[in-house]
Amino acid sequence: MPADKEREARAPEIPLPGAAVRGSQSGRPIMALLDLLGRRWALRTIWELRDGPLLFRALQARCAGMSSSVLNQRLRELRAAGVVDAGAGGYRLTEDGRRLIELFGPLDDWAERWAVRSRAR
Amino acid sequence: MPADKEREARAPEIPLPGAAVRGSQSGRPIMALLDLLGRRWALRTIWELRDGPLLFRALQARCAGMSSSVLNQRLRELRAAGVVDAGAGGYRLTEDGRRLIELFGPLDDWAERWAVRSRAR
DNA sequence: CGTCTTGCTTCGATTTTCAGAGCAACGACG
DNA sequence: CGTCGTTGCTCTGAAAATCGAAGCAAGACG
Repeated sequence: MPADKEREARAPEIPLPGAAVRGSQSGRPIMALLDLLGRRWALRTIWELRDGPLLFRALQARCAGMSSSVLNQRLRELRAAGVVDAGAGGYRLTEDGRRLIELFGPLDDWAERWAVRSRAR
Repeated sequence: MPADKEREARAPEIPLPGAAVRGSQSGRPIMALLDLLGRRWALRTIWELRDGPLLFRALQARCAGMSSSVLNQRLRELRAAGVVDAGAGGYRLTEDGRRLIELFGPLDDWAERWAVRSRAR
């Protein structure tokens, strides 16, 4: 009956706490979070917003090579998750988002030491 | 010259500190780390190893739905990065890996509160 | 009006991931 | 020895995510 096949299969599901996500039916929040953050550019996007709001194209420029379609998709997910929001100055971390990125702060230190250790190997 | 086109393009590059990675030529360690962790199942894999070593198939079972090929690929990357190693008891976090996952500990708390806040929206 | 810049969409091409079958190596058992 | 069962892992075709680049509507500016 469908004259044309539904071509709407576009939107990948947005992982939210309480919902089933990739690899976990449990609905445990951490699983949704790991799914959300484990998508390409997701971590990077948040990371780039840590110092303040950025306009769409500025944010894209920071992540050289990220296509606008994916950036838009990630932003949509992060907004749905309440980690990022859009306002006058562009995109920025929400209160929650800022709390989240703070947890990642030490990551930078770890990475620096990682570099040293890697060189030693 | 190439009689046949090199069909060996299979192995995606493994992000390591000091090397250029997706979206960053800088070689800054944090960029390599974000690339490494921003691949599907990477975070999840580390997460599942936090409580002790797991055999390949056990690890796969924990991440219901992850294909063995991808698991193998992620493990290869994480081993190259020195975050995971393989031994008698299976795969386990290295000293570095344990330090890394510790940074993610608070993530669980954040996710729990995230769930509460989401419900409130 | 013309020209910028903005956020964002669309589309074909490429890369990554999936799902599952399958294989060699090993240990246990009889 | 032969036959299981399990292991880590590879292979393959198909589906999904991502890329890359062009393009569009809306707003600001002159």
